[in-house]
Amino acid sequence: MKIGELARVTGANIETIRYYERIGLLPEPHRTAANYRSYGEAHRSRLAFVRHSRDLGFTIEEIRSLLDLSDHPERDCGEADRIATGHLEQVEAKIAQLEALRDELARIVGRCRGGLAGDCRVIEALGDHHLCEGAHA
Amino acid sequence: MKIGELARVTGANIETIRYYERIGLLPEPHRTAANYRSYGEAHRSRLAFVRHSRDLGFTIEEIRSLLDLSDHPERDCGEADRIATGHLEQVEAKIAQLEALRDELARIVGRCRGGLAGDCRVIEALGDHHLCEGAHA
DNA sequence: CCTTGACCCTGTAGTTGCTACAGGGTGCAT
DNA sequence: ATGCACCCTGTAGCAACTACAGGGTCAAGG
Repeated sequence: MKIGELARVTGANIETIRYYERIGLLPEPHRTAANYRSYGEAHRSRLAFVRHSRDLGFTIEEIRSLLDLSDHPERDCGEADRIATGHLEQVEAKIAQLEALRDELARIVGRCRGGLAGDCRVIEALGDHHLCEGAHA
Repeated sequence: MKIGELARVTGANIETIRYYERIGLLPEPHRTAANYRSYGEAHRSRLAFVRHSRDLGFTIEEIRSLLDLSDHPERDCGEADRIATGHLEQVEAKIAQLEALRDELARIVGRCRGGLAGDCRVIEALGDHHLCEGAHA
């Protein structure tokens, strides 16, 4: 498989694949005589692992650790669970933060009754801090 | 007010204040004889507006438009409302995406029963795409 | 008078996770 | 031989900061 095909089957961008290789997330593949990268099934599945993890919001460093575990099946699984659980907590925190933010935004948007910017409640609310207490993360 | 005090009263970072000035979000303040920045109430309230908007997740460009409106009270308020409403929609979309992600993560985390990485359901789930269909944004 | 420490200045480089070129080579079909 | 699609390397850009390095200023204490 050349890089273009790998990109097609995994849904990743060609530039992204080369980027992952550069930062050491994917191993350097063999090269053809013309110096083209040549991938096999192992590369495909590793890249799928990475893409899936990224879709789930894991950072590159977290993925590095997860890949490391996946490369050493004899190690303890606890680390993987810790990473995933920690990430889940972060996602939950982010959701809570965004919900607070949404509520405050909704309150601000609801105030606008059109008219001139000078009388605009939206702009007023953004300037006046006391209208929005308690809504910060 | 020198920059340090402005930072204290607004909760912004000193470097961030200089950054906002550099990108034209805050006007250049007067300088003392020693070339120190010297701020007044107008600066304080403009920076508060920016910080509050950032806390609400508006981008710098959105804030630029909002500030522009705030500087021209004779304009129509509709633009401010459009920006805020659009942003609210984005926040809601992001929440929905994170909720889907949280559900999938929770499903993966719940599978780990400890043991060796080789048997780890977490790692397995990250690699096997078909275990997680329908959970992508 | 001198030094110490807190504050300020400019300018540049780093962060995260890519993405987008520029400038060139390869391989196959017409 | 000449398109054209594809590949290569290397560098620069994005958002929104943050973190220095290397220097200047100012008031207080010894």
